[in-house]
Parts: sequence; structure tokens; C-alpha cells
Amino acid sequence: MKKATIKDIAKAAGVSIATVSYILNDVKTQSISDETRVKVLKAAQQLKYVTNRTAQSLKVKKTGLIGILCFKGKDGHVWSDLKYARTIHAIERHCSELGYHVLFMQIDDLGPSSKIIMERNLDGVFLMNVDQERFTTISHYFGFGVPVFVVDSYIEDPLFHKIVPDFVRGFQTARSLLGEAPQFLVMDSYNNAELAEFIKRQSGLDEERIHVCDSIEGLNEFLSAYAGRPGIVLNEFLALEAAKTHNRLAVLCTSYCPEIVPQGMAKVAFDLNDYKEIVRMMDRNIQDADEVSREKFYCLSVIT
Amino acid sequence: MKKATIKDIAKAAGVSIATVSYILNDVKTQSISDETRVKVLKAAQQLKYVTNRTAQSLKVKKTGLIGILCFKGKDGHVWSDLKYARTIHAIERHCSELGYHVLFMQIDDLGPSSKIIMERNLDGVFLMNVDQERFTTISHYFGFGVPVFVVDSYIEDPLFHKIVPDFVRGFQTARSLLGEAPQFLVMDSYNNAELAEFIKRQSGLDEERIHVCDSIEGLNEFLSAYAGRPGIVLNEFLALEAAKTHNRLAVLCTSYCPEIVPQGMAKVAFDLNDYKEIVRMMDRNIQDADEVSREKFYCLSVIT
DNA sequence: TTGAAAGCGCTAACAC
DNA sequence: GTGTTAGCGCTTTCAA
Repeated sequence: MKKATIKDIAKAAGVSIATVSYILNDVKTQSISDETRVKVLKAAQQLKYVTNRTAQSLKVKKTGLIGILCFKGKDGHVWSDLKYARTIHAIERHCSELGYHVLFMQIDDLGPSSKIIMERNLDGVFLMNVDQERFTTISHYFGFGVPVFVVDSYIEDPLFHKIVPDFVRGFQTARSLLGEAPQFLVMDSYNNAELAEFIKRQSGLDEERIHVCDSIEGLNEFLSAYAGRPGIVLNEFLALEAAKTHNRLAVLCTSYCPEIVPQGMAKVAFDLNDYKEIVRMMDRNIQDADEVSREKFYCLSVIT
Repeated sequence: MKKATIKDIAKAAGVSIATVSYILNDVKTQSISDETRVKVLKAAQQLKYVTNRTAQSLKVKKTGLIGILCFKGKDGHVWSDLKYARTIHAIERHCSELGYHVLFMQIDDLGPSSKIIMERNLDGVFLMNVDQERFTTISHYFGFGVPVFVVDSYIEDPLFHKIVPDFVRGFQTARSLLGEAPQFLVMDSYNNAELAEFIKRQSGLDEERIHVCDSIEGLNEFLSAYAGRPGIVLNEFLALEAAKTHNRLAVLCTSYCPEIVPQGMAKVAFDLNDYKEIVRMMDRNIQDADEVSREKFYCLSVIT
């Protein structure tokens, strides 16, 4: 009980394999008589034919495979796991719509594992949570012409597209929802130092009013200094914790799960549906390899 | 600037492509002189050669690709997103160790999308959160001989391996941690009805003492009937909610993030590292296709 | 110890 | 409108 190939179909329908290929791929430049078309399609169905994408990929030099490479931080925090889970879901959903399949891989400092890009001939890559140094070490392994979209990082390299939540509008919105000037900021730590700096700047607060939170412990100590004061919190889980002692808070939902923010707390959510456009863009980059792929920023828009 | 092939290496080293293949794959049945081995390896390095797994797969009829197919429920709840995120991470990590790559796909009722298994010639598949009916419709698309491991489902089909947390020992442990008989159970909903029934049975509680929670709303109403009483809660997020009104609770950490359970609350965690053994088993199934692949249950063990 | 060559399943240029 | 065929990059049998 082996899988049927186009050869089997050809034999069954009494035509050549080329004809079968033309019909199955609906090749526009070929005219095919209705008679043979029907004959072939029927045979294909009977034999339960399904394309062998491995063989196809080898021939056409496009695999239809998109990679999602995710740097594993020291310890997967609930909030970052959730953030990336939802991001991955969004990417997968939209890739699927365009006929791509998605390879998922967690990578660490060891560059070599990222040679998956070349081994598997990925058509495009999303790179998540990477810092500048690691990026430099792994960029060797990038095939040329493979579009790379960097998520949650601010990589200094005009070759790559960058995707981040719209922090500028996010902070604006948070401030206006808060209705008063925030006096502190609590944020989760980012693998990418440049992005972390950018966020801090956008908050408009001095360094000493900002707490970068790597675990819940230090948080309460910091918060106690701001009892009763208004502030902004990055990510829903830290907000949950902060809510125990504070009530004048605005949350930026950087874990993409606004639904867990308690009723009544001011929240700013970002739109993961924007990945639809982003994936489309990647697709365009894949189609015309020579599309002017200038540095480009994508900001996930604030949901209002 | 094209990618180097073994042909390029052969030319550079002045040997045949067969020889190159032997050396790169370290074929045991071939003896190779040290001289040529060095020559070839050096050329490979210089040309930055990396195996074309697409071509290799076509030839050897093994892709080294494991699929994770995840049914999307109606609404991704935080808890199930997190549960599956962590499961996927565990699977990917252990697959990686054995040299496999992982394809991730969310699927819905439409069977056709699951023909990815045949299209991509997946070596093995993890199927998550599938119910009995859907399973039946998609099982047509399963290639024969492809090992399928079903996660969080209790599918009536001896052909497939099943993976669930060890609910039996989980409940035992919860009861003993609680130190008194639980009087109610709160649990999240499962796509797979059979599994849900199994869980209810294991709790040892009557149907009316069990609340299946699909959203936070109904929960508080149910809980108010059990004020001050001891109970068991399935999944950390529901526990967080229940903790607001109850303090004699034991939690089964079915979202695999025990770290968010408040201090002092009794919790039972399951060991995702067990996926190491599970993936090894899948690997064995892949190696000898004719390994007696009898129905098998894997229970993620309770962490003590 | 090495190499020639067949062929995995498919596409596409070209011939008929 | 249909068929022949070369070849994508690799593995592996068989011969040298």
C-alpha cells in the first residue's frame, strides 16, 4: 500500500506524466482538453493522490516552508511563553492562508542549530527575541535572499525587517487612559537590550523610576516606594501582581492576553491580526527575490 | 553566490560525488583513506557546505520532520494556550536532540489541512486536543506507518499512542496534600469528551459537585455554594481565580506552570521532561516501522 | 579504497 | 493538445 505518484496517475489515465503535472498544477500556459482533464482528475482522486512536496520543493527550489526561530531566554517566564505562543499562532494562521507551512525551533547561543535555514531551504524566517551579539554570530548561517523578520528586537542591520508592538502610541494611549502623569514604570526584561532602551525612552520616565522585572520578588519592594501613585506596567502578569497593591495603573498588554487584565484597570492591547499584512509582505519578498527589500518597521497597532 | 552541493565539493577535492557522500555521512561500511577524508572535509568547510535535506529526504524516504498538529478550540484560553505552548516547547526540545525538526500547524474541522502529513512526508505526528468525531474524519489522511501520538485526548483507537497527565496519581496527591476530603472540583473544559469523563471519574466526586469552567463568569457562582469548603481545581488560572474566595484548595497544574500558583496553596505539578522518553519512543517507532506498536499510554508523572 | 550510474517524484523546456 | 526528457541534490548498489 504505497503512496500514489503522478506516474501512477499517468498510467491509470493513460496519459503522460507531463500532462498529469500540468493538470494537477493548473498550469495556465497549457491548454488541456476537458476530456483528459476529467480523466486525470478522476484517477488522482481514486488513487488518493497527494503531492509530494519534498520532490516538488527539490525541483522548483521553493519549499513553502517558513521558519520561526525563537531564542530561549534563561527561564521561560509565563508572560513571554504566552507572548510567543500567541505570536506563533498568529504567524502560523496567516502563513497557512497563503499555503505555507511553519517550522518551529527554539535556539540557543549555538549558532549551528540555525543552519536549519539552509538545510531545509526555508523560504522565509521569523526570528524572535534575539539580542545583538547572538544575531551577529548566527547571521553567517543566513542564506542570502531569505527574508528575515525580526520580532521583539531592535537589530542594527538594515537587511532585516523588524516587528514590535507600537510602543509610541501604546504609551500615549496608556497615559491618556490613566488621566494623569505616570510616576513609575514596571516592565519585563527583554533579551534585546536596544529594544529595552527604546521602551524606557518612550515611557518618558527617568531611569530610577523604572523597574525591570525579572522575577516577582523584587517587584513588591519597588512598588512599595510608589504606594498610591499612578504608574504604567508592561505585561499583564506583572500587572496582576501590581494590582494587589496599586489601583491607579495602566497596562500595556505585551503578552497579548488582555482578557486576563482585571475589570476596571486601564489596558492597552495590540493587534496580532497585523501579522496578516506582515506575512503578506514576506510572501511578496519571497515571490520577487529582487523586490526592493529596504529596512522596514512594522508596529503592531493599538486596539482602540 | 549559490549554495555549494556535494558535486562542488567533489570537484574541489578531485574525487567522486559518491566518495563525498560517504565521508559526509560517515558511512560505516565504507573505508576511506585518511588522505581523501581530510581533503574532502576541508573542501566542504571552505565551500560552507550544508546538507540539502530536501534532496536527502527525497532519496532516503525519511524527512526527519515531526508534525505537531493542534486543534484550535473555539477560543484560545490563556490556560490552554500556555499548556500547549509548554508542551510544544518540550516536544521540540527533545526532537531537536535526536536531530528532528518540528512542523507546527493549527487545524480545524476541515480535514484536508491535515494532509500535510502525507504532503510533507512527516516521520511522526503529535496530535493535540482532538475530539473523537474530528479524529475519525481526519484519520483518512494519515499515512500508514506514520506513528501518531495523541495528546490530551482519549481516542478509541488502538493504533495510536496517548499522552495525558497522570490524573490518577495527581488526584491522589492532591487529596493527600489537602489533608481532607475535597467537596468540589473545578476543571477546565476539554475538547475530548472521553478525557473529560475520565477526569471526572478520577475525582471521585458526584457530577453536581463538579464545575466545568469555560469562562470565569460561571465560576464564582458555583464557588459561592462551597464557601469555606475544601476543593480541587484543575489548572493554575482557575486556581488563581478561586483563590480569591477560597483557601482550602489543591491545584492540579494542567497548564504546566506551577510557578504562578500562590505560595501556600497545595499544588500538584506534572513532569514535561517525560516527553524525552516519549519522543525516544516515537523515534524507535520511526526507525523500525515494524516495531510492534501496540496501543500505549503515557502518563506525565507527578513531580514530588 | 574509489567511482559510475540509477533513480527518489516532480517540473518545464522543447519536440511532435 | 500531448509526450519525451533532462535534471533538482542526494544515496547506494555494484563494478573496478
